[in-house]
Amino acid sequence: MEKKEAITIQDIARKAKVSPSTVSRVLNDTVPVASDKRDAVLAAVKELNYRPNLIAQNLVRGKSMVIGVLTQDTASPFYGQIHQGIEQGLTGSGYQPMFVIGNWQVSEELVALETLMMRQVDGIIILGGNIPDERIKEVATEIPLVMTARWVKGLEQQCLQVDNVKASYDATRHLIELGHRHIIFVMGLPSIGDTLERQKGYYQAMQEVNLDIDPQLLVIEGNFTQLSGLLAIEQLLNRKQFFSAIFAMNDEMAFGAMLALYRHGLRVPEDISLVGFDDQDHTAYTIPPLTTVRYPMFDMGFMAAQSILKLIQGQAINLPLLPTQLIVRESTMRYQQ
Amino acid sequence: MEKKEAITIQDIARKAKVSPSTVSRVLNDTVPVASDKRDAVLAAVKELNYRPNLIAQNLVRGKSMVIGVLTQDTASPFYGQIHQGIEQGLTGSGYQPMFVIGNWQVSEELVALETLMMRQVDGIIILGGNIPDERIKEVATEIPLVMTARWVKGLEQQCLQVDNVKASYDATRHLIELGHRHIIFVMGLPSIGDTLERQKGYYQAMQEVNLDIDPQLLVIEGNFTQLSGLLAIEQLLNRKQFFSAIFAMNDEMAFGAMLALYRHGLRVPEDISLVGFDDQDHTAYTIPPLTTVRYPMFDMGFMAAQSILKLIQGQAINLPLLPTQLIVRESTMRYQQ
DNA sequence: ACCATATTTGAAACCAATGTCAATTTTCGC
DNA sequence: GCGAAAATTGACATTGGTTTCAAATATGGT
Repeated sequence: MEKKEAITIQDIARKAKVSPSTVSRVLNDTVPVASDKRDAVLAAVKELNYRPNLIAQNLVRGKSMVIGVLTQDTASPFYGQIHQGIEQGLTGSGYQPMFVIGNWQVSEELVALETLMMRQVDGIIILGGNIPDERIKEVATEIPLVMTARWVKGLEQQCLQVDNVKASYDATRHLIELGHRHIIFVMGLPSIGDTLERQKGYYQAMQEVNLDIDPQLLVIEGNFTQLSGLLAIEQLLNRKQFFSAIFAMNDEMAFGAMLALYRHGLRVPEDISLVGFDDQDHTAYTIPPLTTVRYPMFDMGFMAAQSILKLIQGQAINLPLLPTQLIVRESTMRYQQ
Repeated sequence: MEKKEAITIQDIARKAKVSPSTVSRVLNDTVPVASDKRDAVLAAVKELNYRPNLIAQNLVRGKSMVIGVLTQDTASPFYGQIHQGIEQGLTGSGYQPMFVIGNWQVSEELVALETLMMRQVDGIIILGGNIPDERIKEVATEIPLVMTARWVKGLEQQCLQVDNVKASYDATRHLIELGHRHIIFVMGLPSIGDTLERQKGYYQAMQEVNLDIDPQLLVIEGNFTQLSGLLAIEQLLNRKQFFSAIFAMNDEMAFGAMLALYRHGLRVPEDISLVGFDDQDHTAYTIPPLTTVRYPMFDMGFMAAQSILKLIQGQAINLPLLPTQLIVRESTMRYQQ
């Protein structure tokens, strides 16, 4: 609270009767220093409780030791897991993440990104968002950059991806194998990258078996929130659409769907089978526990972090397609009748 | 990726044929500058795509424009909401939050805190954690600091709090008014600040009516995870303990409890009433929707942010006791015989 | 016009560190 | 014990900005 004068390397030098250069040398252990002076410096450091000023260090070294993370939402468990992965992927490296938030608004994302650049971050990780591809490409020429949950043509090497089509195909296929034919797909906003790919996987699986049903009729749109899932199913039920299973594009919408079914006296899975997507923390504890697709959020963050570090060190990176996995729990069962 | 030479204020000065001082002046608008030179500077800035180096700026100004946030967990929705609040409370101020993670480990928390200090953050917000009070007090003498979800004697002015006792009393009281007398309290780790207070509120309410029942027998311990809630109830059920209601200290444990009850064929609320704590995003979408206590996570973050800004500006702060609210949904009902 | 005052401008110091370079000291071979 | 090579050390420039101070220029009153 008080404005105590910060102690600098000068103070240490004076106290230890050496030059600032020498202090720097013992602190960074760059060049051997006579042990008596070394001890004097260390003693002075301890006594004055000296703490190097990273800002000055960063200025002279030309690095900030910060990795900027342009994200969209800190409160969602989905992004939270990615953040966790990033954080862990960075521990021990000396780099700190700095999270800036875009809220899915291009304008906000642009200023957030600009903030990172001004702070001279040493690398940038972009998570989703709506910022124009062009801008990303520009930035990528200036600074190491990787992104996840997003795909930019021309920067394929720097996009960390999941095989959404296959993941979605697998989930749909699971329902088909249980005998379901009228499977509702609750999609998300088409502007978000993953949506179209997951829709594609759904169509693929459906078209393999449902030659006489038009799957287009079974697709309804939500905006990723629980409420939108609930509303979508309500609407379906009200117009007496027939279906025996639901595949929601994320867990939240599946939760909403679950509540809508409950409100209408429909049981999961006896009456309707339900599959989610993401495998959020909570899915194992819904009633009944939800069958879903495990999306490797933590791993994505972790790998993004490790990759950016490699890029900074000038190493080449080779981003794998991260695997998803269908987790069968208790919200799906064989179609009855 | 490439190491393009960054352009500095010198480059602008040269291009605009003025001195660096003048460039600084037009950029910061501190002193009027003749309009022709001004235009020349602005033109050069635009043409060279100049971006001020915040590190240099911070060094000379002696501020980092960063608020350090020592938190414990980025992935939990509970902390996520607080982070969101902090982020929003800081927007427009020019300050950025920097989150560092302690994982509830004192050693990690200490280094995380040290990192913040070395980075010369202008203020610190501490969220929970196990760092010794003494250390917090030391830091508080050096730098503006506020904390939430934590209480340090001697720094009461800087602790943003919720009336846990009352919140917990209210929740218990709600069950009592519904006729319940054997109410299980699922507590969290006693090392975490809130735990004891909430336990106190529970006892208070219980002792008002249950003069013949020893509420101590009804308290079981969890560690805040869903699994621990599940296990606790399993155990209870296995030893045939009688109860008609459960009050869990956080929503996660309530979710776990819910599943345990479901596994044993017990219905909520017909057989057992259940109350959670926090009002996480998800609680409105459990089956049935969960009665819980709304904990103002976002507001806490927001207010913490605003307060730290005030402290930095040398203003006094007066932290209110934030209100909680019982949200009655569908997991509680009148005790049936 | 002329001088006093006000405004604009640039040179130079400064922020807190690092690292180059040259001077000084130490080590070591003979 | 002496000279050359090696090791240690300090002075100083540097990083990219801001700000003080004084010089240069512009303004205004008479």
